[in-house]
Amino acid sequence: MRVRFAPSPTGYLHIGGARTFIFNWLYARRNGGTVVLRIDDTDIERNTQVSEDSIFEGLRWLDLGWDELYRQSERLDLHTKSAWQIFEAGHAYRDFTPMSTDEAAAAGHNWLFNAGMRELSREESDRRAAAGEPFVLRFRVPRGVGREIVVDDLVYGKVVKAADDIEDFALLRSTGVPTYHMASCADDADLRITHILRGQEHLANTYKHVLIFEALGVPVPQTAHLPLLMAPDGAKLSKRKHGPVVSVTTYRDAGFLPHGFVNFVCLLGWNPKNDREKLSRQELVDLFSLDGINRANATINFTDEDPFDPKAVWLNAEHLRDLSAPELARELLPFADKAGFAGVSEERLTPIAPLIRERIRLLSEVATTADFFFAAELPPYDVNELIPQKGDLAMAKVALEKAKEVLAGAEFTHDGLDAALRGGAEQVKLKAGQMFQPVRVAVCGRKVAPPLFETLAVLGRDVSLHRIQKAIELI
RNA sequence: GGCCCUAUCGUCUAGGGGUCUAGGACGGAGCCCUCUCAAGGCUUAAACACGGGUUCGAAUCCCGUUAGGGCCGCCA
Repeated sequence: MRVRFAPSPTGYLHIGGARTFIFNWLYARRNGGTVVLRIDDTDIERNTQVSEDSIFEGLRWLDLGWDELYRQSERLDLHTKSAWQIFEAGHAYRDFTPMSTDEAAAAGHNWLFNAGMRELSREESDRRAAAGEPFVLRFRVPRGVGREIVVDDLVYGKVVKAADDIEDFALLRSTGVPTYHMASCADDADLRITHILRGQEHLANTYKHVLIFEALGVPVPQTAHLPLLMAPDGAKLSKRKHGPVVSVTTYRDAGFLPHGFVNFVCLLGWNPKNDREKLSRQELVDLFSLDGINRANATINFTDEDPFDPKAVWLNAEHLRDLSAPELARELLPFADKAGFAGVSEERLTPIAPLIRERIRLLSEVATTADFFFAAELPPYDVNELIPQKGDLAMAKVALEKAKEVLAGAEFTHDGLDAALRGGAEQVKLKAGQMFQPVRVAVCGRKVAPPLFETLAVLGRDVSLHRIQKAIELI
């Protein structure tokens, strides 16, 4: 089995493309097949190196890999040769109709009104071509013979289209450059692609491809068309309409784990039939089957305020929690760096990772959850934050003075800190919580923070005492 | 406009004639746990687009309507 993913470098890799690639990869891995990555760069007008780079960037981030790589622009000879082979076999003809500048005319089925071109004798066709008259090579779709083209799609089942409803599509442009249909089919045949998994927008093109494969005398690959990804506004997800929210690099930069993203995207239009949603890569491979692919389009649930589907974020958080402290620290490092934390390193992040692991959903949230671990001095906070439940500033002061005292001699471990602070609270007749809260705010600079004892242990005695002293001075 | 595809909670979905007073997940609401916040546990609101058939029986099969989507380029 050989599958292929064939992006055209006309923009960054977007979610839909990523999903197509992931499904291809999964299908191949599940069935011991080969993944071919083919850059469909035949549209010289629109291709850019920047686009190609960003597609590779997105693909590499997914961290799935591929087995073979091809670039269509390097295979033009094959495509051209195949087109002329079809011509020689009588399945294509030269159309000398000048290119229309009128778009409406172009959309109005020019070919129907140029039956004459279809019927041009080979002699006249050759003569006009030899005279240098520009032409486009068109496929001669069988007409008036009741031909029906049947596609047995692995997802949509048997679909049929009358050949009479298919226009005479182009194989070669007037520049001699092969079109997408020609290049794609010639390559699929040459690369011995056995299964084509692609977006449903190509379902209607498949009939043309069947015609090309037949004219080429090669076996028709099996197809599996995937339901499309839609935006909440009801339109097909697109770079142009929906902007960077559809780019996989947006997910990467926001702090998604590659696998968190992969897992989410897999659930769009496919289900493992076992009520489980959080799946490891291996589980995905083991469970993947075309039977689980849905036929209806799937809508990604994002808004202007929140560009990410809540389920994607949740799944990412789930996978985040499976990471060990060192693993999470490694993932966190670039985001901590970007947040401008002073003196960050994997080593310093490692003890912090378990403290924020259950409190972040995206890696980027390290910026707002772990900042106080790296601040030389806490940013200013409202002194009233120090006030404990059912207490006042005076109580806060009592608590902090006591904390300072017991912490000076405490063992900086979870149990040591626990005993010291609870004991201290008892001595000054405070509830444990009334002791904890002022200390928490004193060392973290805010009320919402990771568990106190672990936090103090990471911060260490010197920093903890220093911050508590600062808080006392504030009162 | 022509051809084609699709239609279950807000979103992703299970379901393939009786087990459906329609299941799960996210998100929402509530409760529990608890040193704050999370995480976790429990509970809860929320859907078969509509109309006709077929059948003893339809979310499930058929037809139509409606809605959405795709294709109809010398784009891919």
